[in-house]
Amino acid sequence: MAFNKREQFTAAQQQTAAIAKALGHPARVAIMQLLAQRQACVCGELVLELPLSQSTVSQHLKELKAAGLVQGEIDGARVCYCIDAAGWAQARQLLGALLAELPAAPIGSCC
Amino acid sequence: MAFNKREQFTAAQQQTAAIAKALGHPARVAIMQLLAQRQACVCGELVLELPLSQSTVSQHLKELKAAGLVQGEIDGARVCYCIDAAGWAQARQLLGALLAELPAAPIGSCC
DNA sequence: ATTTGTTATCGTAAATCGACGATAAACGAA
DNA sequence: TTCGTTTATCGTCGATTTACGATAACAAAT
Repeated sequence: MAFNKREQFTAAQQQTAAIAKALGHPARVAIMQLLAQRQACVCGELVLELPLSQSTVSQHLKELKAAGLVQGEIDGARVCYCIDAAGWAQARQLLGALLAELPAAPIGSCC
Repeated sequence: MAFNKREQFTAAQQQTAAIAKALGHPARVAIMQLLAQRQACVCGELVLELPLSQSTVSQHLKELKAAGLVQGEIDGARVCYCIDAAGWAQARQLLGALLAELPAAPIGSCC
């Protein structure tokens, strides 16, 4: 963006958007699901499960880590990733709050 | 992206990611909240509430509309936006499913 | 010490995003 | 018709994203 106007929004809005952005790619959704199902944990396993190259997967993991959703522990030569409990708890709270704010049923009849 | 590999993922993963991506900007989170609170509905009102230019707001609305989250009805010279009930219902379902898939508590002790 | 296997990072390229001003389009009112 | 208001679109710019191969970094094994 030319100028970053993000600071004009509330912290909650920025945090919610950051979480949503981190989940805004199918590969990252898939990674989170794989980690939750525990069908994969080590980076190399994730690479096998995903139709992406190793470097690309590594980048997606980096983004998820930056968003606080994922955590990596070095296990010898490999790295074992798992969902970051605290970060995901906050993500749940933020997304849950958004779902609560925007109910399923239409509210009125402005339109 | 150089090559689009999105079609390698499941439809649900792609849809979830698309919803998340649409919500992946503070302005769009704010717009959804404003529409839900019904403090704004007409495009011009949203512009007044947001620290962005009219054209930028219009683009964000376009993205939300493309994601099926928002709906615009022409009301004379102005356009009245509201949350798309069906689209948002699906978004709720997809995000809810993701939250259900990834529980709050850590599942095991891989890491 | 060398090799092998695993992961992160670098460099690169194309595509998309986010923002804006300017302009077009569409409507209501005068 | 003309004017003012409202919204969408166009064109543009720089920043970011997504992807990949190549390479570096590092641990374990030979």
